[in-house]
Amino acid sequence: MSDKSKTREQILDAAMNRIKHYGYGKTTMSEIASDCDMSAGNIYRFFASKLDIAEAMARQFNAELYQSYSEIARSDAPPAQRLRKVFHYSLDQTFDAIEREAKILEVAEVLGEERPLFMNEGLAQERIYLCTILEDGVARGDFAPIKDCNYTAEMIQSALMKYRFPQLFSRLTLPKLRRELNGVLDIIIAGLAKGIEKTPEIEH
Amino acid sequence: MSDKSKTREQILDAAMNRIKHYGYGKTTMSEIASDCDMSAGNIYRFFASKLDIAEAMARQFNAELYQSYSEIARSDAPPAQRLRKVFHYSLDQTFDAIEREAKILEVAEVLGEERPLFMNEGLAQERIYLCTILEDGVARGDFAPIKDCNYTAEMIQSALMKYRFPQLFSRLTLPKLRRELNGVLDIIIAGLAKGIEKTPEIEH
DNA sequence: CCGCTGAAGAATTTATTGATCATTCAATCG
DNA sequence: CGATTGAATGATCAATAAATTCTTCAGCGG
Repeated sequence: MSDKSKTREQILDAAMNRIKHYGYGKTTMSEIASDCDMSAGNIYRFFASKLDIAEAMARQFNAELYQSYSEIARSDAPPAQRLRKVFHYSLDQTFDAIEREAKILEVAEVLGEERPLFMNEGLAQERIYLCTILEDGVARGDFAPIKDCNYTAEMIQSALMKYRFPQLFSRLTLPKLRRELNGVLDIIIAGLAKGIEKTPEIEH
Repeated sequence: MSDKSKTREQILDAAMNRIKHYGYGKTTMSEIASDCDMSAGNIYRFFASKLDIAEAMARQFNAELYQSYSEIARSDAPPAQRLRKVFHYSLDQTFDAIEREAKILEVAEVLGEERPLFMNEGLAQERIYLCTILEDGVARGDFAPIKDCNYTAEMIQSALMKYRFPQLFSRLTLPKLRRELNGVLDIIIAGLAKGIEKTPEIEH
């Protein structure tokens, strides 16, 4: 069984090298296969489809992000600062990755289109770390009490969506994105400190 | 000269009817022209290009929005509520317009791609109304003092970007969008009440 | 048997060609 | 002489055919 996962890794590795360089669309299953000295058909014993290879790529990228999120969330810095660090780290890592290998953006686009549930999964995972920070902030008295941490985390994610795949939503430079992200975080953190009053939706 | 602007309006009107129904790409200059009983070439005496027709369409749509923004901004409702109304109104109007005439989304896409400066112009205009509300909020004591209203308005716009052309950024239903918008606004308004402390960017 | 191949089929992509389109401008009209 | 046309032009688009590509699976080989 370790043999099987070794091969899987090899395929994923070969695929990543090609996709990062040539893009998802321009990388074929037989190219990946021949890089691994096997037939294209054989790949399907390890991945159900080409899309699943892209998903595995993203999963690996996310795993590294989550590792850092976890460390940031556990640190003893002030909660507000941890919140900042999580989102700045995400922005920097994603921006740099796409800057270095522009074709990664294509993977994000394809997955956003074809695997929306996978994207949601990532957001849900991120929220776990955000909740840790939020709850800790409440415990320390930095933030006012929060009724539903997961809901609040969701709203924070919504407000910061623009900075998730920055090159997908704007053409701003990294410094400008960082400036904006910081400004929006200023508002959010002030709001958390004050305490959020849920307002019923206005009619019109 | 009134003759000239009458013709311009006629062209714009014909173009809007066709574009709303068939989309920007599927509407040709000669179709618009023949709707107005003139040659395609003649349109160019009134519009510099096809893109300028799309821009004029959007300008008209925006003008109606701004009219409402202005009324909302001037009203004597609590500033927080006025802020909510502006963004909910924008969301509802834009969502409905695209729901009714799906092809309007294409116009937004084309303009976003080809006329980014026009989009910025619209944001700048919107900020004027936001600043009115913010300043009034500060004067009334509902919001803490704000150093740079335009900057704060810019950050609020950034946080609410997702709700500007909702169908462009997600596939959420209107109720879900409204729920999210309201939640993000809750945070922003709490932040404004508390007072925003500008934090220097974190290093990494 | 298990793991793998390579041929086969369905779907997609590319290449190529012809048609259409946006735009310009010299010629015409009123 | 200003307003308008319609032909000319280069760019973009549509259509089709050819080639690739993803995916499956019957069968081979260890």
